[in-house]
Amino acid sequence: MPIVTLPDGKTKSFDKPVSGLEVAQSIGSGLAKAALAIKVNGETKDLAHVIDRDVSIAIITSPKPGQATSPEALTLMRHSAAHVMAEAIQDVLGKDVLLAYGPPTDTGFFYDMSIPEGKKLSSDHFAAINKRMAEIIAENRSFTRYEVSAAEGLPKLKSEGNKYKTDNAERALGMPSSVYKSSKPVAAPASGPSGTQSLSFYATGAPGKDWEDLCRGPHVPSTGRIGAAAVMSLASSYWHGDENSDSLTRVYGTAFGSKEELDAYMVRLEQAKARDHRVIGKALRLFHIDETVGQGLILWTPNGAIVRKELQNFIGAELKKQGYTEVFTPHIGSLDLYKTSGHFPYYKDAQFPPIIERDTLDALATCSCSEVMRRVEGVSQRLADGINERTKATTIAADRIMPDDQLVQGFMLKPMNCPHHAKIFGSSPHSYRDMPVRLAEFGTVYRWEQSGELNGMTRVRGFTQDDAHLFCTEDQIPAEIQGCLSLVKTIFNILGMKDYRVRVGLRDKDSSKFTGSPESWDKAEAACIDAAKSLGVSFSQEPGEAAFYGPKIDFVVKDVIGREWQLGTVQVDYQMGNRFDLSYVGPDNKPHRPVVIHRAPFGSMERFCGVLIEHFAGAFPTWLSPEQVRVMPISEKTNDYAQVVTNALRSAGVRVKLDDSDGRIQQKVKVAADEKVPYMLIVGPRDAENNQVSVRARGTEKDLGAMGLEAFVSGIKAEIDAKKAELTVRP
RNA sequence: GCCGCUGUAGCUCAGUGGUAGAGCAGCGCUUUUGUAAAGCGCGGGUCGCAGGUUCAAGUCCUGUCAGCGGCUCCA
Repeated sequence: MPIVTLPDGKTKSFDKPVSGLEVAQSIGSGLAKAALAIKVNGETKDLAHVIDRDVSIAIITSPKPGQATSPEALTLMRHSAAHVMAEAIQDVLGKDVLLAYGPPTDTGFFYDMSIPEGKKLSSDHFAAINKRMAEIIAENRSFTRYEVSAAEGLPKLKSEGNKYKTDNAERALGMPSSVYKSSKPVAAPASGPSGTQSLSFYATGAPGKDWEDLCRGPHVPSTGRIGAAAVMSLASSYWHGDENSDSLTRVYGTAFGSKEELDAYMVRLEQAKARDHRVIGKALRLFHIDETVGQGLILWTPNGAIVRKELQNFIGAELKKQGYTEVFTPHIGSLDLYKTSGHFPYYKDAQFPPIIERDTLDALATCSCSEVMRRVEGVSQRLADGINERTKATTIAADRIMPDDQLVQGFMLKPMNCPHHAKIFGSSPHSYRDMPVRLAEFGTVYRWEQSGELNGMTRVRGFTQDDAHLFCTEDQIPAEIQGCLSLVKTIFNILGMKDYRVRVGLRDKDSSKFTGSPESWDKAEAACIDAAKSLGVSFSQEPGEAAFYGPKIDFVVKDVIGREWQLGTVQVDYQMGNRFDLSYVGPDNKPHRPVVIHRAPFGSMERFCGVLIEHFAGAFPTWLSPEQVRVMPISEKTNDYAQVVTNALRSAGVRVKLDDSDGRIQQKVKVAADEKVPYMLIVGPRDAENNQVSVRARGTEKDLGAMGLEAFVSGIKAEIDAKKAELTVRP
């Protein structure tokens, strides 16, 4: 008979199998009332789940009034709310809406569904759906689980004509899908581990009478236990995430333990919008995107250019300390360069199309499209032989080799800087004594991102990487990776960015996609993991996420609405040396292949500045602020002295503006505060007389008092030079 | 690229098929001000673009471009 161990270590024994609810009741009636589900040996189960053996349990409860809902309770409520929303949508739009898949997420839940042709779900339906959801919640119908055998359940689903649910069931049963056909491998079952022998359904109420859904569960006991839920937005998705498969409508919703929490969430979303880099970027005139210039192409306005330039100067100074040398390379390169590196044509969908010489273009006018592509993508015999020999494989297939007179010459806007840097390394001989060679460049690259993916400064089509390539010997890899990470650490510390995540991409040992010797990989992976550990932040090891040419470390941050963006990256590359036939002379007087480390600690200036704008909500530390000081005379009478103050700051190298507009001081303060200027210097007759300035710092709501002009200048200079995060100058 | 939403003055936004509006910003005048918006006045628009329906279109329809949220992808 079951003995149940509670989280505090106490045990309770029962003389017959008991449900989760009965266990809760045996502890207390209040607990039973609040109970939503039960955790059995760490696995969440329905409250009705029957315990018939010795287990350890924990009870998941609704929040007490005024308290936050626990993450486990939120997941249960959201999963349950997904059922309620699906029922509501079918009530509003019709039963012929086919449901596919509806899981909880970090911020709520979604349900993917197929809307029948001729019908349309739009946000106009949200009010009706929300109303119906509230009704279902008010009805407080119980979530009733029942299980049927595969032999019974599958025909039931098939007879209902929903291929998506049939597919879910087949995958849950570990069977090959009879309805999903694709070249893509089938993803892991969405509804549970494969190999179960029965299928579970949940009726929202009574089985056979009320609405029901194939579902693994678990759920809250009844709809009334969902605190508050709302439908949020619409999107499209693909069945199995496969763009060649059916397009589904994804309906997003969210649920919380109480109406108050839901309302607070909505307020937070609203507030986040005010911190959005696109909003701040416009208000503070940091950057502009012009339709006529082109989608995803950033115009850095003077204010934004200052922020970027300061960052670049900062990185440049750090790189100098680490022994980097700077190079400059053009924005385009010949097609042959990218055929050598291997980037063309394999990544052609992500690149701007080739730039073809005028005469060649005229000559091609009579060719068919496929012939043009064949000639553009073709490779000369000489180039192919060289690459195949160096990579010791048929890297360039025979059918891509073409006679020289048919090959189309042309250029590409560079999608990355490495081929150019490889050519610089290869342009002169290197001794092992010179290694590593560290070539750095703020290199601008262009990538053809899908239009729907573009996003302010964080996802663009032209961007400048804080790029560098380290050409080193295999023994130097660990120290070089370590050096890259210490640079990242320095930069993030100065900027006060602590909320980032580190991903270490390792190879999938079962895959042949990864080139190079296993020994080299093991060493490089160990070096990456060691370096990541030294950062002192949490990091995850992700097998299979390495590039095919080597392991990598990525830095990921979240934006104001919770989306993750990859910033910096450090990648080890064993391929590039072969591709470009790079070498250095070793102590044995023989040529050796260098390993290349690609690294961009900020990722790109565009994305990093976008993230930084949100990080500071536009209130940059003084050293980064486009305008560091604003001088504001009380009236025209002190304009002359204000000009003296302004000149003193300007000649000290401080970015200062004089507001001698014909307004009252209250208005000048308001405007400067809105523009997030770090220091306001208010000067009136009193100040002019004593050669002083009255200081007001951003973020403080009052006059801090007066100080001597010279003391202020030297104070702010010190603050800027030290790149202080806080405003420190005080009278 | 896909689904949904949005597009009106420099910015934020109103605008029943019937004469294009407000606030802020800009310019001019008055005011000479001591710490989060002084007053008055004046300019400013192919209502994203292209078609269509209509006596009449910012408003309705079709197409298209761009932005937003999500999906897919991300060397």
